[in-house]
Amino acid sequence: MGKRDERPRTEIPPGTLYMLILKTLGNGAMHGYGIAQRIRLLSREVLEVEEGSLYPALQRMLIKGWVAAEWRPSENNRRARYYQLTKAGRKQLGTELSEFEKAMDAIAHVLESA
Amino acid sequence: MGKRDERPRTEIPPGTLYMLILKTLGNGAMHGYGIAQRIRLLSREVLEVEEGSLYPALQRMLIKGWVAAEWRPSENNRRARYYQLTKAGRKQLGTELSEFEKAMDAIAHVLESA
DNA sequence: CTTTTACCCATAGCTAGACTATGGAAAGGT
DNA sequence: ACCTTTCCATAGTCTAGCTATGGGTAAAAG
Repeated sequence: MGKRDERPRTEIPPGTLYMLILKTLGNGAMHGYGIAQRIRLLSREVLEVEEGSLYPALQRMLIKGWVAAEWRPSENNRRARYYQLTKAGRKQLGTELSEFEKAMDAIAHVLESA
Repeated sequence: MGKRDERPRTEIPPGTLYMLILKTLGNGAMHGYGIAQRIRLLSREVLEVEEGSLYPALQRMLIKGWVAAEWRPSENNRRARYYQLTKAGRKQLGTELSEFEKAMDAIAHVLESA
């Protein structure tokens, strides 16, 4: 019964998960688990994408038509569902990136106002 | 019956509103309306804090003890409720700022992975 | 060989928080 | 007389992240 994972985590900033997933899939098709790992790796263990956030997000993205899915075995011989960007997904990525940048710029201006 | 405000707006990124309010109040007590105006001004009209977001947020911040409120007339002779940071609020601001920076750093690493 | 660990998927239910819509009141201009 | 601006606040909706839970398969450890 133990406290495991006592390390202080940083959660995914709300509203950025789609962007992170889309960006990650920009390099080629991946399965869900791999997406989470890659985000964790690239963020140097700072961003932890919980499975309970990831899979529902992927479902929504399927419905929105941003990604397409296909079952096929992973490198390790396990069943895995590979997701890849659709054309709409690629466009959405662009939109999210520019809105994110714009918003961060604006926030920076507020925060810099000593 | 008119469309007004047809200008494309950028909404407040979820999770950043407390930080923006706390930061704004760091310069001294202000009333709600003034907070919204200041954020709008500093962000060069990019961030629009809706009243339906602002006042509920201020209520929550009162409950959390991050701000204290006091009624007194505004510069324009109107009744206004002035909010100011408490000690806890100042501490919270520090926490939010460092977590924000950490998260943005991490996101940047993911986005830079061409 | 049995147990554990890592891999891999997914849903249900909770909750925070930002939005729209709506309501009010009081000051000042035209 | 009206309208705009200033100022406050709540109700109700909805997105989307979380925890908790459940399952299945391959490989490594004991």
